[in-house]
Amino acid sequence: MRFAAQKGTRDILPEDIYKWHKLERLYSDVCHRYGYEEIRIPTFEQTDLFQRGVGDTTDVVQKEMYTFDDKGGRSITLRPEGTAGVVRSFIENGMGSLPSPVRMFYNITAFRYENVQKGRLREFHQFGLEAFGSEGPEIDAEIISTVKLFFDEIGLSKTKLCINSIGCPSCRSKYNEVLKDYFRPHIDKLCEDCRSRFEKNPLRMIDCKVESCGAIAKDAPRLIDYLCDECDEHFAKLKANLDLLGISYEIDSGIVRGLDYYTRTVFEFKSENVGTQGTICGGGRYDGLVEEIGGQHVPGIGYAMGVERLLMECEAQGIEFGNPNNVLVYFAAMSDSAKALVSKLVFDLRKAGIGAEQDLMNRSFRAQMKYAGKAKIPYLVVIGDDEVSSGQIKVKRMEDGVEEQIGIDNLISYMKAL
RNA sequence: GUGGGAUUAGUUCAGCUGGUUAGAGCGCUAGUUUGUGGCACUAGAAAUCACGGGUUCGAAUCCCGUAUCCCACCCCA
Repeated sequence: MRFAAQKGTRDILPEDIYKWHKLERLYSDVCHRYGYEEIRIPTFEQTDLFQRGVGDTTDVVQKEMYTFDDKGGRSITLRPEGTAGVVRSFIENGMGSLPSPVRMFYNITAFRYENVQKGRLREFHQFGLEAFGSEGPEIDAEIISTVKLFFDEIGLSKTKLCINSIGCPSCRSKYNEVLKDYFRPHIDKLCEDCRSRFEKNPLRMIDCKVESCGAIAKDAPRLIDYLCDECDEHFAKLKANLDLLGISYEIDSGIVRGLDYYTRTVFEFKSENVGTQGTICGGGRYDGLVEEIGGQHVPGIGYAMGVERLLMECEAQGIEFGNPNNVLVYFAAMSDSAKALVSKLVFDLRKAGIGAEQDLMNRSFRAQMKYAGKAKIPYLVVIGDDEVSSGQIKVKRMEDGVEEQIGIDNLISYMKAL
């Protein structure tokens, strides 16, 4: 094998594509019902956008970006996520003057230079959406409900919604001091990463996976207990709205999110079937992001879900996608004159919107039959010299062998009615 | 960046402690006397045994390196 797909990339093969089509259709349908319209953004942006948007201190920016200089010497990065690009587009296209909230969904590939494992690729797909201009918390609950509805319509159950609030910059800076006070006596027992987090991003010490750090972090004060009055009320209303919609959730004060732009509401939909990558969908509110990227102060909220992970979850739960058979009828030809008629009939049917196939391999009659059977084409028509001269053909339903005789002139209307 | 396991036809795998032309199932192609399929039977195509070195009279088999895949740490979708 000379060439192989690059590490962390994969082909989506014809035999699987119907699953993707179904999910894509369903997701855009759900979004449309909520008043979201699709946006398509470029695959790459200038590197600064992600440094500013996603955050300089995040792993995604520090070690996982596909960054290169183009021939004009510009630093370019393949998008590692969708939000930054959508926000850039929102600002660049003056969408702030549109009636609020401005709502957009997307279906993108994203790129992260990571070590590959179950549920984690270097090129992967995300469905997601962003809403600008509303402070919430009603819209927070609403976008969570889009995920819930989408999952329900796929037939997915057993996914767990976890929510948390990480507050606004003011309650967070207060909390950071509280956290530092808590960790300070233990600082020499912390791992190297945590010691640098202590200054740069204390919040991240909480979900450190190093055992010794985790033991210390376990009893750390929780941000959720230090929210300012406004943030506290916002979170309470979010919960009330979720209750109202009948969406069950768990409060998980450990959800911190690894992207810097989040404020207040953060949430994840988790599963146990995606390896240790349990998060199928993650998102939250980012009230400071538009400003950070150079726009006016516009609150925003959004999420992204990993389509590969979603598909894994579907498979684990035994969801049936129902592979549609696009070809309805196969024509087997027994002679050269029959072949000519078959070619014409097949084209006529295709023009009429009906899937039809004929032999393209110069197969014997018997082999043509075999092919039709293996291809599981639901109907069969045999054309020989008799049919050519009489203009009468038999349409056979392969499932039970029942045949019906019709005139060639009625073929299209007959097939359409099946 | 760090560990563990793996890599043999399109695919799933077998190949014992190194020994003559590397096997099987499924799939594919054709045929089983050209008017009815999936089954069955027969035949065929298809593998520089991941790549590069080394040990040996001899390597798919042992050793080293590289790549890739799977799993995990980290982090995330």
